[in-house]
Amino acid sequence: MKKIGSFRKQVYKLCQKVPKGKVTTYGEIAAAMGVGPLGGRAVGNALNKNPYAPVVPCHRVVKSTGVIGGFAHGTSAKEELLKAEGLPIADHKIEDLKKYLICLKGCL
DNA sequence: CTCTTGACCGACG
DNA sequence: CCGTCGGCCAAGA
Repeated sequence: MKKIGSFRKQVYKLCQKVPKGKVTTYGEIAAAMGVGPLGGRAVGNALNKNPYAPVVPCHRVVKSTGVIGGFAHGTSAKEELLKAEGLPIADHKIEDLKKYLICLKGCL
């Protein structure tokens, strides 16, 4: 018995759990919910429609490859935001992504 | 209920 | 290393 619809809510919640200076991947979020690491699409979809835009720091979420991926405001803006957080960005991707990745599992 | 879309992931060549 | 293909999941029309 699993109620869907709360899926998006979980994503927003997890995004807010991400501290400043750290990042997470769509796959991690999906896995943390138990959706599976391949369900990253649903996560991206949830953030894209992001009704909690200013409430949820979705800019701290990147692809598992370290690439920025996409952003409703523009990938460039996301880059700048992450840079401002103190993350090493290079050519639209994050360096040492693994180093800045946090464990969302257990936070939920 | 069925079809299409999307800020993804992993494997293969 | 880069390009392409298939697979997974949820939301909207």
